[in-house]
Amino acid sequence: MNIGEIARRAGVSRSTVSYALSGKRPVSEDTRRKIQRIVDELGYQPSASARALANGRTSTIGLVFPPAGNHYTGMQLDFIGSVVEAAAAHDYDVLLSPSGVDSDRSFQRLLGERRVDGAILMEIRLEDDRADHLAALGFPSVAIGRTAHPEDGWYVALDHTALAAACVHHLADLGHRRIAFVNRPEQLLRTGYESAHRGLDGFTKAAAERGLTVRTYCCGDDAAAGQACLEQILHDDPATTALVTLNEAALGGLYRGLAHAGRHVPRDFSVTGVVANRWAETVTPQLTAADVPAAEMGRLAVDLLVERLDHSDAPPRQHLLTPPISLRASTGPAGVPQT
Amino acid sequence: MNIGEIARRAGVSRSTVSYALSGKRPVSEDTRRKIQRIVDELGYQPSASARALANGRTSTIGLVFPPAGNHYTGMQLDFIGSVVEAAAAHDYDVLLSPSGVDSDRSFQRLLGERRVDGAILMEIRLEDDRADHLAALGFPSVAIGRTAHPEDGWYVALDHTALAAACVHHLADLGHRRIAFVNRPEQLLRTGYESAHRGLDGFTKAAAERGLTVRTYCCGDDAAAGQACLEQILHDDPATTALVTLNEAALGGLYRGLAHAGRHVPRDFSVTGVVANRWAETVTPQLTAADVPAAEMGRLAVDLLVERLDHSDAPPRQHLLTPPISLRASTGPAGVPQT
DNA sequence: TTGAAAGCGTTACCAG
DNA sequence: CTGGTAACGCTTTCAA
Repeated sequence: MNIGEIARRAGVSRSTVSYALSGKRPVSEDTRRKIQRIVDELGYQPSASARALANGRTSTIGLVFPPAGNHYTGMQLDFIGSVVEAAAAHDYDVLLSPSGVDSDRSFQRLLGERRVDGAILMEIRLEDDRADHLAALGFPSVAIGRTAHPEDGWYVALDHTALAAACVHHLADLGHRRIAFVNRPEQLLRTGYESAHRGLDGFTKAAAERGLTVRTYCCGDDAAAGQACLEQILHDDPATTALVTLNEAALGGLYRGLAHAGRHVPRDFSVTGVVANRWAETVTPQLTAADVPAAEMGRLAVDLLVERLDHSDAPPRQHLLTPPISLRASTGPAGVPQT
Repeated sequence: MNIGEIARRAGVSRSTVSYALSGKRPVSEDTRRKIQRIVDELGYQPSASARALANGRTSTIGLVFPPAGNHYTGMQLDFIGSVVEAAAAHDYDVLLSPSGVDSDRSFQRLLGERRVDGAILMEIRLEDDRADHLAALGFPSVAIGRTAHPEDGWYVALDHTALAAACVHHLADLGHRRIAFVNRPEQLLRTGYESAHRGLDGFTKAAAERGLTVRTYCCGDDAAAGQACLEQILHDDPATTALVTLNEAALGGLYRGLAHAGRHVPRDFSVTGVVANRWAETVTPQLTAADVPAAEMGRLAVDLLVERLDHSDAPPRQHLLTPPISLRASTGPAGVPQT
C-alpha cells in the first residue's frame, strides 16, 4: 500500500496525493475529498522511512540515558514517562538509547545513522563527552542537568547547589548541629555526575556557613547500601541528629537503619533531601524534601527541543528550577544531642 | 556524507562499498581494506532511513506501554530498562509508544508508518485490542502478560494465578484465617487488566480451598490510597491478620496504615504479595513476596521477538514464569485474632 | 489546480 | 570479483 496506489485509484498523480495529505499546496476540494475517501478506505499511511529519506526529518527524538548498571531510580522513570508523553503531544516518537558515553554503539547509531532529529540527554556529568560531542556537531539537543560550562547549551536542570543548601538551612534552623550527607554512589561521583557534585558542594558550603559539624558519605543506589550507610554514620558520630540525602533508592534503607538503631524519626533524628515527591510520600514518616518535579522537567525538555528543532537558529534557552522544600513529617527540632 | 562519496574516493562502485560493508558478497581483500580505511577516516555510517527504505527493516522494535495516567510502577521501570539493554545487545533500538489502545495516534504511527520491525506489548489485558490487532495483521510481537486466549501468541508472563495462590497458602500455613486482598485500581480491573484479574482469581480460589474468610479491595497506585485502603480493611473487619497485595505502589501506604493502627508487622499482621524485589527490599520490614523478575522478563521478551523476526515462520513460543516466594521479614504466625 | 520527474541514500539483482 | 541500474516510497521543484 503506497502513495502510487492511492494516486492510481483516485485517478490523480502521486504529487497531488502528497499535497492533498500534507496541505502544502492548495488542492481542489473535490479531488481532496476523493483522495481522502480512498485513503480512509484503505487505511493508507505514508511510510516513515520513505518520508524521512525524502525530507530529512525522522519525527523522532532520542532519549539518552545510561545503562542500568547503576540501577534506575524512580526519578528517571518519571522523566522517561513525561518525555514520551510530551513528545507524543508534539507527534514525535521517542527512541531510547542506553548510552553512558560517546563511544557507545547505541549512541553512534543514534547520531551517525541519523535516526533522530534531536536528543535529550539524561544523567549529565560536569564534563560530559556526549554533550560536548553533540555541541561540536551542532546537533540539536537538550540536557536534563547542567555541565560545568552550561552557558551556551540548552538545558533544564535543578539547582542542586541551592537545593542541598536549603536542606541544610532547614535543619540548622531546627537546631541541628551535627548532620550527615548521603550522596549517590562513589562511582558516580568519580565520573563527575552533576547532581552529586553540585549537591555535595551546596551542602558543604551551607554547612560551613552555619558552622555545622558534618560528614559526607557515598551510598549505593539500593536499600541495603542505605542501611549500611546509616550504620556507618552513627558509628562515626553517634551524636549526629540529621541527614540530607540525594539518594532516593537508599531512602528506605536509611529509614530501616534508623529504626534498627532505635532512633525515631523525627523525634530523635531528622531526614531530608532531594527526592521525587511520589517517593517522598512512600516512606513513613513522609519525607520533608525538595520535590524533584521530574514530570515537569521532562515536559520542559521536550518543549525546548521541539522549539530548537523548529527554529534551528534560536538562541539557547535554559530552565533552572529550584523547587521549594515540601514540609512533611521527617524533620523536627533537634533534641539534646547524645554523646 | 553518503555511500556515493565513499565509492568515488575509493574508486569503486557504490554496490561494492555496500557489499564490502555488509559482507553479503565476497570482496577482494585489497579493495575491502581500501574502502574500510576511507570509511574510518570519514566516519561514514549509512543512513538508517535509506537503509530501512531499501531493505524493509528498521532495526527498531517498539515498546508499547500505557500512558502514565495510572502512574508508572517500579516494575515497569525495570522492564523498560532491561528491554532496552537486551535490544541493544541485538543491535536493535527501542521506540517507546505510550499507547493504551489500538486507536492511539502513537500506536497507529508505530504500525501504519512501519517505524518498527516488531513490538513488545506491556500491561496486557485479558481482551486486548492491541494484541488482537497485531495478531490479525500478523505483525511480529511479543506480549509481556497473557491474554484470555494466549495459546497461539508469543508471550512471557507471570502465572499470577499461581503466585497469588502461593501467597494465600503461605499465610494459611502460618495460621491466618481472615485475610484481605489489595488489588490494583478498580479502573484497571474494569478494563480487564490481566494480572489484576488472574491474581484476584488465584487468591479467591486458594482462599476458598483453605476455607479462609476474605475480603478483596481495589486500591489506587500510590501511598495515600494504600493507607486509606488499609484503614478500610481494618474498619471492615478488625480481625483481619494478613493481606496479599499486587500493588507495589501502594505498599508504602499499607505499611503506614498498619503503623498508624498500631499493628506491628509481622507480629500482629502479615503482609505479602507479588512485587519486584528491589521494592520488596525497600520497605521495613522487608516484604516476603513472590519476586517479579522484571529484568529477566524484559530480556526474554526481546529474545523471543528477535527470534520471531529472524524466522518469520517460527511457531509461537511462550515463557510462563512462577517465581518462588522469597521469605523476608513481613510474615509470621497468626496471633490470637482480635475481635 | 495539476502532472512529470528528479532526487533522498541504500540495497540487491543482473551482467560481465 | 566488480559495475551498472532498478527498485524502495515519499517530497518537492519545475512546467503547464
